[in-house]
Amino acid sequence: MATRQKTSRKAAAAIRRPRARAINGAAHAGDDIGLDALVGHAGYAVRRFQLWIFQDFIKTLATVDIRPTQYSVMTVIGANPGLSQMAVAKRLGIERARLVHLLDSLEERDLVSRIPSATDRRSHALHLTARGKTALAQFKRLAAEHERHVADKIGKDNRERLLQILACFT
Amino acid sequence: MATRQKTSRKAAAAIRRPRARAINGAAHAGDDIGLDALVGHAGYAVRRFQLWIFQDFIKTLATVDIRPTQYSVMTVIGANPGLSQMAVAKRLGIERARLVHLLDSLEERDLVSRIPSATDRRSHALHLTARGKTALAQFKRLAAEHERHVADKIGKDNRERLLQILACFT
DNA sequence: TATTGTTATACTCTATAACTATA
DNA sequence: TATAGTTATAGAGTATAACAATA
Repeated sequence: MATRQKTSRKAAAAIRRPRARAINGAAHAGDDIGLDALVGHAGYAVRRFQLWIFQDFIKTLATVDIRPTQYSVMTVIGANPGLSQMAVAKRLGIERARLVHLLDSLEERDLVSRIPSATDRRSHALHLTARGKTALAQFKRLAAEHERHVADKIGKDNRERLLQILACFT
Repeated sequence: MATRQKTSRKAAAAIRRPRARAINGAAHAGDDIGLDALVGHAGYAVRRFQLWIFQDFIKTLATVDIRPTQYSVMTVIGANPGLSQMAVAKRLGIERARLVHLLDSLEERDLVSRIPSATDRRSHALHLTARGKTALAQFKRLAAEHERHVADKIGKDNRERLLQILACFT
């Protein structure tokens, strides 16, 4: 029902005007809803694309329970062992406060380990565990499978073009 | 400091091994951090791009205090007056539960109004208020300015290509 | 029974601020 | 004083489930 408890000024006004049908506009069957100015906005298209791509990534890696951000953190640590949390956070554009929780969960799963830095006692050197290295290899195979889904969806050549266009943001 | 209250199994193990420096790996000055497999992932590039584009949108429309989702909702209602909440939610890929709060805030600002549908007493017909129509015109001008920032960032032609490639997601 | 709008909950993510132990 | 890691909080956003009124 359309009942609203904290009835706003506008809704109240509308209730007092039940013969509003005349200005209600067309009924819109379902497919004829135009996007108007949104069609020309890169941000709108990118948002819709990212929703699709993240959902496919999560689904494709559901068996190993790894999400895009966790994958990116493990990949960067794997390729650059010994990085500090600040370095990883800056490189990936993640808040350092958020990285704390991400690493907590990866460490609980014995995929990543924080090793006290011998040169700076404030910081941790991040490493994949032995188990983490093996797991990451599997994650990469699944991520490559996801990437093939992307190519199937937008076309192989378009995927290449997209990567080139957006290379300046990596 | 690297103190952790709920010291995990791994962290505890690391503390017992303070001579870990030998396996700490290179020090990584700051720019030489490789992304490894992430370079080939469309999802990673898209995520970084969307962060940039949303931040620019929010900044460019900060004076009018309108965020991307609010803009998309107003634009669709403006182009299709009388739509139900379900229709807007479906068209934009927003959860209908979330749209409730989005409309609450837009209605409180007298930009949108919920009018009881005369044909289906469960649903609301959504309309821009007079104030909303005027405001949306201004929002569109600012959004176009934001879109020029995008073109400046990735190139005019690349922006066109991007819109073509992602047209299937709108 | 199914749908619309609503409320509520939980979890992810972004953005801050503040605290501590170090540098 | 500045920095690294941590904790906490607030708000956006996603994903659900449940409920009342209505179809």
